[in-house]
Amino acid sequence: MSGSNLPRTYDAKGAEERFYPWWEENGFFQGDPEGEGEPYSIVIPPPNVTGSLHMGHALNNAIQDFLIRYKRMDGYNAVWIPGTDHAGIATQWVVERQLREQGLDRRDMGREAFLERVWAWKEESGSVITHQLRSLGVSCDWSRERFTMDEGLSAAVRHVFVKLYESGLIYRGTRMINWDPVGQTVLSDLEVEHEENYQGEMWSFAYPLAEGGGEIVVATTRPETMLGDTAVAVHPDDPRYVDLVGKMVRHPLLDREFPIVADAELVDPEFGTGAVKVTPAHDPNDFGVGKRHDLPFLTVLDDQARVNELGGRFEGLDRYEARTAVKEAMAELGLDRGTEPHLMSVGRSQRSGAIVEPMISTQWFVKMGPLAEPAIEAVENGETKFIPERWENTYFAWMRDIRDWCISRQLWWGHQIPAWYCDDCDAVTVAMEDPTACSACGSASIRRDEDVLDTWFSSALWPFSTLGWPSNTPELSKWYPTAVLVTGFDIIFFWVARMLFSGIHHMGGVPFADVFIHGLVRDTNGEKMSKTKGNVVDPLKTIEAHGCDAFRFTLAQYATQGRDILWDDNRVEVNSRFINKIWQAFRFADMNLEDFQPGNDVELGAYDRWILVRTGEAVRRVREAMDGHRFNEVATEIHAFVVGEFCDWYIEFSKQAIYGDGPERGAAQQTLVEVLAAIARLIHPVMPFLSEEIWQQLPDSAKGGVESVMMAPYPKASDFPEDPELLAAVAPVQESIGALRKLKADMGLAPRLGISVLVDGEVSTALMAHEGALAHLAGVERLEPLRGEEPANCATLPVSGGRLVIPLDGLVDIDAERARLTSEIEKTSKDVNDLEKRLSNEGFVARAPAQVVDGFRVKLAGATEKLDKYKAALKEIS
RNA sequence: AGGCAUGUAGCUCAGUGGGAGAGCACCGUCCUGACACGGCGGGGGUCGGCGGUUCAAGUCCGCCCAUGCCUACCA
Repeated sequence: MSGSNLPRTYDAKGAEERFYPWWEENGFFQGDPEGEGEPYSIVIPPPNVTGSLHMGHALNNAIQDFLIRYKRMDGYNAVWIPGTDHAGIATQWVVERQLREQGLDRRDMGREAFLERVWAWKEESGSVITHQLRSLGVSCDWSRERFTMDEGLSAAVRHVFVKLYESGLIYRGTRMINWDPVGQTVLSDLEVEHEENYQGEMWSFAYPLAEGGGEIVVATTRPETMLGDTAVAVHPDDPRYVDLVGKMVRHPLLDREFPIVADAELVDPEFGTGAVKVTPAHDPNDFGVGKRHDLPFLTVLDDQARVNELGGRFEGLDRYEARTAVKEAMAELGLDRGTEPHLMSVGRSQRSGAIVEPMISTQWFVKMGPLAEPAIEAVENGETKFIPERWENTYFAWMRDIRDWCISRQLWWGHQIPAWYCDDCDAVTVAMEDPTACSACGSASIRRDEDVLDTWFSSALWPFSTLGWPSNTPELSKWYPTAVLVTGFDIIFFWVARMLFSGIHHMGGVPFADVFIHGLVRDTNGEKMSKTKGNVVDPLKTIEAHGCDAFRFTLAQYATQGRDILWDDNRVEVNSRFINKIWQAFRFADMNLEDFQPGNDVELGAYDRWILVRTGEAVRRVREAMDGHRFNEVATEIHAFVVGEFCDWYIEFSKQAIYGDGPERGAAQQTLVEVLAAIARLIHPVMPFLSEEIWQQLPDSAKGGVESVMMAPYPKASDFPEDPELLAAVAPVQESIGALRKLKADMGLAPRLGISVLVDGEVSTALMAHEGALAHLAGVERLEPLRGEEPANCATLPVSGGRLVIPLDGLVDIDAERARLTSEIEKTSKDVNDLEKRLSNEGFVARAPAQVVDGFRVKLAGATEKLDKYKAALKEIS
């Protein structure tokens, strides 16, 4: 009589394969800058073009998809711009490694051939990650996909460089920089990772005084740098060294002499001997000393950190070989004053892992002061808000103490710096179009700067370069500024801060209203996932095994604001069962709809109206959570509503009507369809595929002619009725069913055992009206009002506004009921005592809000009534 | 050294001054016409510690302990 053609278990993979291409081909992801609605735009944090999808991407992009799908359904003019990053160092590194495996070196190939090779690799692997992203179900507008090195974005980069150069915000300067001797490029401060508790050594040695007859002992963690020493510094007030200041020491390994200087800034007289060796060209502090005392800056290491010609007989040694050799040589001279183990911190290249060498070098810099200031103000005055807010402190701390940004890199893959040097007059020409002559002297003998820009230089422009800037496009005027940037805390400095000052400077306003910062995905033990540790969870494998929606729902559950995630893949499997449960609920409706006649003006039953009221409440809670970006709460509310209200109660209630053939059947059908249509839309941002599958199978009447759920309006609480009285009327039914089920469990009775129930008290009338539900859900075979004396051997269940009396003859020993009542009395007494104690507190009654006090009085009344009923029942059977 | 965060059930975590919650795990029970990938019922907590504010503190304040992260030029 009823049936369904739907599969018995939900086919997640089938839905994914059918709907994603359908959505994309029909242009459902595409934004229209000329279209209706308030703008809501997001730009994707562009993944490395040759990278592959990991859990961090999955979390990041799932969150963006939750938001964009929600807003799109809610009537906004929504667009999500995808794209990829050329990832300068990372990509060049990968290709160089490929070359090395073939015995090739990029220097032998030359720049042009090498770049061809990188482009080929980009073409080969560049679509991998964007296709992996599609497996996540993300609704990016792929027709607007961009790449940081495509024509338009390269033009934006060049435009910015020229503009900043002309206004003096980009300059070329000679500074102490971080040098990666393995990658052989300069790095910004951010690309240096500090490793604490590195086990090093503190080596002390003596510099002999040039005049003879004395020495001064200094200590260092880097013996090889003594080859570049050009001073010894002491504190000006240190009595031990007052007489030595101004005297010369002799370099025992090189034919040089240099002075002892007094420097209060560098030297702490309490530390060590109070005398410090000074290497102005290989230490950031000593660099300052060199400037202050006008010392020579002797660079003694080459770009591979090998000792150069200034190192005398140590020339050609690598810095660590030189370290040993210098110590040995000094020991032979009797100048070694001992070595002690020393814990220190070292800076390593983020990419190569090499210990970074401080070097003096001429590089390009962005002058940060004037750019940082308005970017700080914008966050201070709330134009851009961080969520959670505490990240603003991190942002402020860095921005207020910011140093100029070194933007040149000695790489080939990237945006080549548009600067030309003149052989004849040394002038620099920076121009939008490639120049043929020096802008100063007109000489045709000009050479282009070989270096490229830091990858983050182009990323900084992403929120407007992807919208067509510097052209004045419709996209730019509609979608800039973007609504929200979703990213991890690890790139607040690298990227978020730089987008902020870039947007403000070039566009005249912040690039995004909100910055949503999520945590890191770690393994079950809280360890960072890494290939070397072998604890990486592959999101694609998880999706393959359990389905995209289960995976996304799990991400939503985990996405508590600001906390790292300890990923347990098992949860995805658990959630796939929840997905299937929603499917089963839909199947229940579907297999009972063959005679459904939509549009009939059926009168809804109490349970129908009840679930509609409940649905409205759930919609309100889900919306609130979504608006607050509390995705874990979104997941919780969806689960609580679908399982706890719709499945556990409404579907069970509705069976009485559905299995009959009266008009209530039509009303239940109508309600099932309506609620399922709401559920499909409600869950869509998190579970796009299941929701579409349900939507496609629902009767047309429920869909308002909308062909895809992703284009349907997100449910509003106001679509549903409010009815507190109805909720109050159904509550005792649920309470009674619960109490009867528990009684059976406590007494060891079979759950489906038919029982008789006598109802007593003011609630009787209400319960008598729900006889069917009590029969169906609690096995009540006979329900009637208690008249006169209650029979002997009964169990008593207090419920709000009355009690249920269940004759136990032939069911269970009366002792069991006596024990049960005694236990309940004990519990309830404690409850009553606690409440009485609270209410007898005069301060509480006098000072707490009346509403709160009344609330507790009602609870006390209820508990007391319950206690009295238990006591009376016990007395009755004793 | 400074800063930020975290500490709640066996595990992972919600919790917005008003009687401590969820999922998983655990125990008991039921294959009832959506779902055993399930239903029903249950046990389990000194909310890291000490003090303070308040009628009332997991929640606000202070100190301490533990853990994690970020920033920093300590020879």
